[in-house]
Amino acid sequence: MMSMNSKQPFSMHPILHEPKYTPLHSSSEAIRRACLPTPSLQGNIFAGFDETLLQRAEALAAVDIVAQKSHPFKPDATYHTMTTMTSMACTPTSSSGHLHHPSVLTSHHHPGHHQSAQGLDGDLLDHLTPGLSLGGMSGSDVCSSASHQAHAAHMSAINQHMQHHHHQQSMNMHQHALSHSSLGAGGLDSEPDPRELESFAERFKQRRIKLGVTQADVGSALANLKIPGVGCLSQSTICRFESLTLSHNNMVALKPILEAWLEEAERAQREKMSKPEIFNGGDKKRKRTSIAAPEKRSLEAYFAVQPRPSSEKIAAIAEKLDLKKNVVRVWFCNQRQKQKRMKFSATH
DNA sequence: ATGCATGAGCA
DNA sequence: GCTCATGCATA
Repeated sequence: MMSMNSKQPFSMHPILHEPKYTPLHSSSEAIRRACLPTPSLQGNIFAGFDETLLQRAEALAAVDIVAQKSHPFKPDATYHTMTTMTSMACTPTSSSGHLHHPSVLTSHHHPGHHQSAQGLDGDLLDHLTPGLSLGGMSGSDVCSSASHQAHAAHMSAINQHMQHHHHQQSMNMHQHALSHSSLGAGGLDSEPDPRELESFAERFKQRRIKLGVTQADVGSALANLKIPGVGCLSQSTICRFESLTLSHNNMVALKPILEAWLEEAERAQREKMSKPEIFNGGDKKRKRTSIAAPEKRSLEAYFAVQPRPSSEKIAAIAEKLDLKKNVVRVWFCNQRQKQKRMKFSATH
């Protein structure tokens, strides 16, 4: 078939769940999978009783299954939708390389503190059933990254710009009062007020819809703004912005950009002009690993005990769950990231 | 709307 | 190898 996943009118889902974020206390979907606290277990026992813990974690996970609803999971399906990549056309509107922009990259990172030295030899690796999980490649993942490198440049610019701002936000990043008063709320990011971000996100969404523009449209249209260091963004990001499921820093960084777009879009509409953000992506497909529910529960159980497993432990877990190590590693990374998402961690 | 993935920069 | 921003693919 013709691949037409390039850009589709993502309207709003009519009857799906609408994650209504409450002004100062969101607890809809972010919390639902924000991993269980289990404070007393964290970080010590794991050092010695690896296997025991792993098993216990799994046991916990297993018990958890009963209490849950049945999930139509698929058995470790890693579908590789490799298709003929006729054209590349990576990121929309990126006719050239106008996205790159060194900008202000004052690197200022955080200390990557590691956990206790977990000595996981190979006990729990005795015998497991090697599934498939890979079709012909091994070692690294099978994803094609043809297009990623293209946009990697511009995103890193923004990325680093934000990273140097706050370093090491350990779950409770900011603590500033809401008593703002003087802020350059115009083109400069200077006031990381979560309250303001929240209202803006909502306003943005509303006005965007009013303009009859989809999230995807916004994303691709951003490049037309010709803002230095700013290319286009994906529907995902726009969506996450609107739903506040981005890190605080990310929200702060994106706000002025989207604000600029909004003004421009509304201005354009006034003069009955339509932005020709036409583009077309080719058909480069990336496979998306699908971790089955049982495995996912195990992972969550592990995560509750040790959010930052060592490489060896990751390998062990991967073996046990019959997943690729990289998949497991990424899963943990993503899990940690989720914990830090605005809706959940930001102390509104 | 969200799950899994990439990649830059840093430690 | 981690964090972080961000994207493709998919439910």
